[in-house]
Amino acid sequence: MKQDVIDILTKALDRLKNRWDQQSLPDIDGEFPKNNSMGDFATSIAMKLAKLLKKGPKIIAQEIIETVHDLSPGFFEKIEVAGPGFINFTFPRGYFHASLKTLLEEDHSALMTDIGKGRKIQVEFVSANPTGPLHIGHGRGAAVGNALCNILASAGFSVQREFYINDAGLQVKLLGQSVHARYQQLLGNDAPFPENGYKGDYIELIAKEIQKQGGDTYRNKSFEECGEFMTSFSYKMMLTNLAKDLKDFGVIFDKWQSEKELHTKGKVSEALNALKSKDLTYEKDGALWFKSSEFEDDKDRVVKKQDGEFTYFASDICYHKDKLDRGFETIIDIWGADHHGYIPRIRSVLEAFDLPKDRFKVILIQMVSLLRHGEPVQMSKRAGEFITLREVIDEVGSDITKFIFLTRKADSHLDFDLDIAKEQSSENPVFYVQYAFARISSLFRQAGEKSVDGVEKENIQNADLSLLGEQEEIALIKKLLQYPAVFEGAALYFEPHRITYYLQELAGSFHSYYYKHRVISEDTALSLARLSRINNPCIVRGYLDRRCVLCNTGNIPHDTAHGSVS
RNA sequence: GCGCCUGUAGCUCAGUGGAUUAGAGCGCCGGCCUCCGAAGCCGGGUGUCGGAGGUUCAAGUCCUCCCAGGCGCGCCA
Repeated sequence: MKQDVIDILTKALDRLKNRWDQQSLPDIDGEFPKNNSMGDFATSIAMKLAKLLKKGPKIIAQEIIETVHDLSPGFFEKIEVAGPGFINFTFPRGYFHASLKTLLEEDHSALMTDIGKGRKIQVEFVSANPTGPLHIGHGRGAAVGNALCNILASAGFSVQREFYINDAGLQVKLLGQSVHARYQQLLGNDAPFPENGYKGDYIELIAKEIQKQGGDTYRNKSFEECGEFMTSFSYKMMLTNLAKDLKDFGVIFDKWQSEKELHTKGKVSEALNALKSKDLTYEKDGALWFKSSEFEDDKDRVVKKQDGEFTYFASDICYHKDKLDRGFETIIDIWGADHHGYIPRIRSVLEAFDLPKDRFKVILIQMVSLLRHGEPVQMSKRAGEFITLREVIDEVGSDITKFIFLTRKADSHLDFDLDIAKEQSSENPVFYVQYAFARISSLFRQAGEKSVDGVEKENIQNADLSLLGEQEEIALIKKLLQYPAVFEGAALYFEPHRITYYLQELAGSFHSYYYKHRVISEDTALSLARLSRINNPCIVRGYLDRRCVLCNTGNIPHDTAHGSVS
């Protein structure tokens, strides 16, 4: 619908461009007015042009309207100039019927523009340290990242979903030390537990797994002697569980990139050398610095410490350079909002390696407040007292959890009430949408049972759509036709929540219609038409997209086939 | 001290990249089941869009300052 208007307007403006003696014109904007008196689609292009052409917007609007009439006579029922210079377009009924037919035959993709055009885009998300179970914040990141990837893939991008494994730093070493201590304690040795070590029950489970697989092989061995094994075994087992939790959540990654591997393959020093050859590093105080302040950062950053060790930032320089080397044209990082201070640094790295500014985007995931009975659930950091993603999935289900995560913009706070999520009450937006689907399924079931003549698929497809003329029917069709534009917006601005909002609106249009008009009646032709309308891919698609936005297929990590904690 | 995010109806939040009369859910009040699922529908809103300036023909949206809340600011990871 939006695209049809824009196509016609583009042609009209092309013609007018010469008359106006202009090289280029501003982009055509537009919206679906809420008020029916403002037509089905409105643009403010005439007002944008007013300044450029130094003419009144209403006069320009009139010129545009005349040209549109010339080029596509009869396409619109009505085109009006309104307010300060809006152009309001109204379609004839037949347009909706014809578009609906296209939708029925070809699915909504036929009406969408291919904005990705196969370009490679990488989305890195979750990337939780493999030192503990996923918490609810990770879950939100997973839901947003996953949904975004599905949207981008549908929009024509070649998408890669990636999980970055922080397996090289002190955190995993600390995990190894914690497990080592527990292991020794299981064998009755008096092993001191590391300060700030990980204290969750899962540490003991890992230790027991080591004991089960290796007996007391490491009895009396100090961490210096067997630390590498302890650490590696531990984080790999953690990773296996992360992957399993994510998979059960419906989130599967294409690639699991190990930080450690970047080091062992020498890619980190390689990346720093690349910066050096661009004269973007220098030595000071015995350390090596990256001139990040020449880009977005407010000061330079150390990449190699006095003691000769690389900083974590050095890994990230390497990692992001690697993303570019792998041919991604656009890079999206999804981080917890508490990492926002890190953005200028990474932005600097990518600019240093010549990625245009608008090709890098960080999506920040705000905190999730977990509620029960409207009261905050205490999230103590002490082991065993925080609620894991696994627990939430088990309690309320993964689809509902994901939907709720997607009902807000990523960077705004989210209250997640466990009771509302699972009580299936009207407070729960998930069920509003699902209820529409339940009613639709029921309609088809009953149409079959009551043997509505010709309820078979082919007859539904051939139904006479022109019988659909009720106000609510047209409203529902209009809503369906808005889908491509909504989807495009979600893809263009990386905002999956637009889809869940749309689905709620779509369900609303359906409920409203359903209440007022019977779908299955004595009038077979009308019944068929009505059934076919709601058989529309977009409506069923509404439900499917709830899933599509939520699920995907991909690869499980190859190097994590170890024991399982749960 | 510096930086980022947030501030819209009683509550939780949208707001299509500046535009026609600022929207939805929940809660509250009142209606709607002899027929397709009442998990629903219909009606009921006097909101300093945190405040003050500014840019613009036009600002919830852009700029500056201020206020409040959250989070960051290491040769930690």
